[in-house]
Amino acid sequence: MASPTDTAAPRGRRGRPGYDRDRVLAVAVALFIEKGYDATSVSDLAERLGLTKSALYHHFASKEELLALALDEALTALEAVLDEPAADAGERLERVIRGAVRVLVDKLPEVTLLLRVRGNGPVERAALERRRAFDHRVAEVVSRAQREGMLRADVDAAVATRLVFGMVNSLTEWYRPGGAVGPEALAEAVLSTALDGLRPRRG
Amino acid sequence: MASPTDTAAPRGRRGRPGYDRDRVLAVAVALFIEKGYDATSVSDLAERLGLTKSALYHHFASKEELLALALDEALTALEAVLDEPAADAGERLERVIRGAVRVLVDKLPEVTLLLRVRGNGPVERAALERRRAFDHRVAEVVSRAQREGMLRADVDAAVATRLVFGMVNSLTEWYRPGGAVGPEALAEAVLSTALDGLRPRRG
DNA sequence: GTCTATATTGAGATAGAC
DNA sequence: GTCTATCTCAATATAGAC
Repeated sequence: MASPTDTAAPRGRRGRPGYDRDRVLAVAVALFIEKGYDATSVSDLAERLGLTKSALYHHFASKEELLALALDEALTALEAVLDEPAADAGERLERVIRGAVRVLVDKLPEVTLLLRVRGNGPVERAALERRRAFDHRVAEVVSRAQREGMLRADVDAAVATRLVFGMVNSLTEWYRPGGAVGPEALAEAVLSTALDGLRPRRG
Repeated sequence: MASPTDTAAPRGRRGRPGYDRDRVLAVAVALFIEKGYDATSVSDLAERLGLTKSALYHHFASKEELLALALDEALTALEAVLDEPAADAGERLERVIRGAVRVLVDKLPEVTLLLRVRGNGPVERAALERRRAFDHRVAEVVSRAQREGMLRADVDAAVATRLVFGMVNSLTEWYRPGGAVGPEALAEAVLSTALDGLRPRRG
């Protein structure tokens, strides 16, 4: 998040010194999401930045490098969520769901990109592998919560995991910062829907 | 679904008469899903079919035509779900959710493709437009169910719609025919999770 | 840090023989 | 219905001047 990689150029100082890696990356990720990674050419990106392709290749070795940086940011943030401690599996599950929503909101472009990766090329395959490991750890949390009685036993834990995280991940399709629904309300709606459902309670 | 377009070639008769449009289309859609539409070249498709590119262009005018046919099939099936009659908004919502799951299972490849469309080119834009109309009609159903008291009033109807259909649509990411979970159990799990949630009931 | 070239590869698509 | 051969264009990436 904070530091880019190493050669961060001064930004905003006197006039317009050109782009640095961070700014280029941010615009690149936005474009990748708009058109899809494969459909976005380096020319498209250069055009949006008001640069030439060659100027871009001064900042990055390849189009894939841009993708790799974005995916790594998303994955690192998600993995951190699983490292937060919790008292029991129930609390842990709640924290994981809240955490995933928070990361999704904080790093919406990067997470969106991650969720669209299909496994073309080494960068995408490595990201898929990391994501699979993450999903597996999440499924473990759900499974434990179920054994502790926090979750209904009549729905398969693996299915429940996928349904809940299907819900969470689908937020990338419509959540936009500054929209009607804020991050906290979002997490509440997701948790509340996942745990209690949409039917009105009788009691 | 049944009839392709018009010039359906005899299939399976004596020896190997080559491909017809349906068979080519099915393989194309599978490949589009594997690699992504943009990342799939006509050469890739020809190779998988054991044909040359030219042979393919005998069956189809363009790569986009293959995409258009697949998307139309998915959209037509989904739209039909909304035309089924129901007694009240509550029953209607349940039927829409079950119907969407059924279509997703029946036409998994085509629906998967539809959900990945980003709006590049006229074919994708037209499909997105149709999908938006579908989503809008679904939101209407949810909204009515809420007004009838079938759904909690403390979760925004638009948000609830998106969460539930985010859950449904995410099935394309993991549901596979012949897997551990069948179509009926799937629809039940979705409905049950969406309406009652995952927390165990007290009563 | 950005530019004008340009190298090179692969894309979608077509012509016309068999 | 399939093939070989080819057209045309756009893609990623590089060289080297300013």
